[in-house]
Amino acid sequence: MGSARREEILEAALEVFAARGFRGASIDAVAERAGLTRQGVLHYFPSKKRLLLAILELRERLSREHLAARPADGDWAADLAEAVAFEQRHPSFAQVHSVVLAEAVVGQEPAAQYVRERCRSLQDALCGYLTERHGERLPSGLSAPVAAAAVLALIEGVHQMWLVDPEAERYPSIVREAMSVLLGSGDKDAGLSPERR
Amino acid sequence: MGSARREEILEAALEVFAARGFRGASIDAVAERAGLTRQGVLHYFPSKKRLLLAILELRERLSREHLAARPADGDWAADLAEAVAFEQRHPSFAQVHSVVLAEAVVGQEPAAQYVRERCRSLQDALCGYLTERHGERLPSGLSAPVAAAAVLALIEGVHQMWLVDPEAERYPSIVREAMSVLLGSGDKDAGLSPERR
DNA sequence: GTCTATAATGCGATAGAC
DNA sequence: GTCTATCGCATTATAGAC
Repeated sequence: MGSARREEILEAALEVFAARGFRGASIDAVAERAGLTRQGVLHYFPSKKRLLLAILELRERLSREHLAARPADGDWAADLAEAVAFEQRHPSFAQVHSVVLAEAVVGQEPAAQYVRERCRSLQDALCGYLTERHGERLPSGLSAPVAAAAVLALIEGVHQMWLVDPEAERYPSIVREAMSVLLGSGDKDAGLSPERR
Repeated sequence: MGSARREEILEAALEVFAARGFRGASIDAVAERAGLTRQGVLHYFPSKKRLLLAILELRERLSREHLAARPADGDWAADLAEAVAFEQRHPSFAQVHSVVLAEAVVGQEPAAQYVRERCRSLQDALCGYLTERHGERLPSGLSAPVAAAAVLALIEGVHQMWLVDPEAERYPSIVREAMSVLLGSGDKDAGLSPERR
């Protein structure tokens, strides 16, 4: 199950899928990078789809672990900004996310359901958090559902913008500042952090 | 050049590329939809890449024409919201945009340069407009470059969110409201419209 | 202009030896 | 567990007839 070989293959696959997308990536390319043959890869992951799903799980696990390791100072806006910065320090994650999301748009890809559910649950979690904290309407004047959608859209958009045209230092602060405005003044004392990307 | 056949092929290709992405789409599928064979398509467009570029040009042309047809009431925020709504009424455009953008992320696709330049020029145009109108700092407290990037990211993110999880009526108003907050209070009297998507 | 025919490649997956 | 060999399929693109 957790053999070292498996991990090596997963890491190689992360790079390849990030660099070429799901359709563009070939098992051969993954195998070559991992130092074995296509059939060796297929021994661990019975199909290309299963390989992709394993990558998505890995990405989510590592991302969660990273955020869990931060001090829980409750600065929720800063946490989200850090999540964005984290992905920028690990471009493969960001690229896999972006490419998979786009292929989910197309609808018939293996990860379509995964992406859809994730989008829903993130909005729900954030909306619930905002409602609990501020009631129906935030200091900025936006309603909680609108603000939740706007914040997540902002993050997603910044994400892609960065991938297309990287200026590393710029984007995390854009997220932080814009989010602060979207939620409203004096949000820096926000409470517990909700589930996140 | 502007033969009717060519237009038919372009329209068919728009649908197919939108539905399956660049890599996922085959010339055969385009040909079938247009009512001829693969070779017939290749007669008009010498390669798959050229076909994609032609689609991007078509999309941009139609989008511009639509916006130009609106009354220039100067409500710039409403214009941008309308641009989003327009794409939602023409899902193929939105999907082609999304898919091509993702494949541009991968970097080696034919449209990579196109997307990169577009991202830059849109930010510059919007930033310039905001600066001219409000100076370095907007009523919301954001600087012009940050606000420009945030607004465009928001639009891009909403775009994709909608593609993944459509609730048609919701998103245009999210764009309008969030943008209004990002720019600052009383932005409804904005001046001329800059170039847009 | 549009077709048939074909070349040439690349891919995912399976079967079976070691 | 990893390999060789192979099947079967889909794809882009070209050559040339009509």
